[in-house]
Amino acid sequence: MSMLSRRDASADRDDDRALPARASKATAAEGGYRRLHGDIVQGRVMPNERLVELDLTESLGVPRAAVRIILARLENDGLVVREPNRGARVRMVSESEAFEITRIRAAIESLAAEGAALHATDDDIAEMRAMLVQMRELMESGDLLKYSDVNSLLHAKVTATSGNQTAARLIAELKAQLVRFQYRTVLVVGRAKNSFAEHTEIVEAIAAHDPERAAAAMRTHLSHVAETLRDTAGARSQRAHGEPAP
Amino acid sequence: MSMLSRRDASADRDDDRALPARASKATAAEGGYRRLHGDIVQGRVMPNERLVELDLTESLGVPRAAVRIILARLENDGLVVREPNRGARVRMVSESEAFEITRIRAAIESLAAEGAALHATDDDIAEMRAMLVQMRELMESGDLLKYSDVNSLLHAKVTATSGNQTAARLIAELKAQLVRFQYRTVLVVGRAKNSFAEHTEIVEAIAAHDPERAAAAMRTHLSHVAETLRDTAGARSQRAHGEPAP
DNA sequence: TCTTTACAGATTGTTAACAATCTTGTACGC
DNA sequence: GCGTACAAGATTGTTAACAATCTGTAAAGA
Repeated sequence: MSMLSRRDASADRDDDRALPARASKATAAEGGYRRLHGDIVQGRVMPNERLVELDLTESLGVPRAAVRIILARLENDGLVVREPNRGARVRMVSESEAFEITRIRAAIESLAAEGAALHATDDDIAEMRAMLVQMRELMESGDLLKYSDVNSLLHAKVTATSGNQTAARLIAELKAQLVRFQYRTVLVVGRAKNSFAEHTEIVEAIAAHDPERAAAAMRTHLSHVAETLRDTAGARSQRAHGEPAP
Repeated sequence: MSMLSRRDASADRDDDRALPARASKATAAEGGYRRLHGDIVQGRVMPNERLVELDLTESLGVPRAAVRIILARLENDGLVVREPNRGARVRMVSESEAFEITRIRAAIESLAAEGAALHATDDDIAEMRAMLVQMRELMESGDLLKYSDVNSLLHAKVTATSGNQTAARLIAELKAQLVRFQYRTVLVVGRAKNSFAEHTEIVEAIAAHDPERAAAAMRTHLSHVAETLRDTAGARSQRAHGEPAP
């Protein structure tokens, strides 16, 4: 029955922060949408895995009509592919597509950084700096997975501070498609230190209320991420084509 | 019964080019989605107008279950707002939001221009230049509405040429939200001439296969559009607050 | 007169059964 | 042995009826 979350398996921390869903139905369907969204985004269901309506009816605990709505929305989010009369499956995003998406994210997020520099309050800035402190500690203790989590939170904070809701929505939508690659870039040797320096620069530019500088810093940061992504993709496919890993 | 299109009123030119829908169901729901999408985007249903499921069942000629799916997708597209147990209405996008959206569009579309400069074939370039010729003629003959249409087509062509499908999807999604403002910027006196010059520069940069220059040209162009949008918005709301039009 | 409550109509949310389509496995003919 | 035709099962698409919720109106009470 696959690894879909059940009604009763609600011990999962619900990791809501990246949901593109706007204020919406308290109705059965909404909860199911969030759950399945989370299941896909967090990799509990695999790319290309089939999503059979009757199974979802059980695992999500919602009627089939609601399941169909949920699948339609997820298709719209780019997380699911549907073919007429042939059902839905989790969409597989390729490495090259991940690269493209990251570049778009860079463009939007640098706009958000610009907005954040204009609108950040002292509290916002303090919060961001606190995150930087956390990140430094996690980096030094070598816990790169948690580092990456706080990293995500910092980006989310910047986006939220910008006050640009459309940007926030789009960034969340794009990020959701990238989970399969989420940890790959930070885990590259030596990348963490650069990453930390880049984030520091972003926060300092925002703290200085310098929009141009903040945008540039964000652009630089994410273009490095994109490059790392592309390079590791290349390495991977080469290895897959016969060249043994060193 | 409002101005929704009927089954039998199919004489409408269907203006498909901007649809964010991916390859999808030939099923009843898909057709209905496209039609309602078009009705909203082309202003045949007004912002804040209620969308009653039973009415749509009739006007779109699809069963109610399909209507509900359609509304969910449109909510996801940001074209419709739904409240639990209270139904759906066409979303009203504010002037300030339109400004925000245009800036995001600028960011993504300049990325697309960059891609277009890299990937454009001679045929692509010829097609773009042909559009420029058309635009010049329409401008000189003063038909600014048709000018604006070709304008849209040129942008779409650039996006398509970039080969970045995610960018194309997002741009279409954003543009769909802006129809209420579509013609406002070109109609501003003197704006058309600048607009034409800017488009020429974009196309020439692409023809020269110079990605940086193309991106910069697109950025410049759309930031002018955004500014015009913001300025006319200000003028309007001032007028609305009591100052009579000259 | 103003506020509150109760009801009726309208509308959305849910459910279950039915129809259409696709997939898979098997038997048959070549 | 190989490919095609057919039938059974699985799955999606459609339909219609029922239940829950909301809106607006009008009567009852202060």
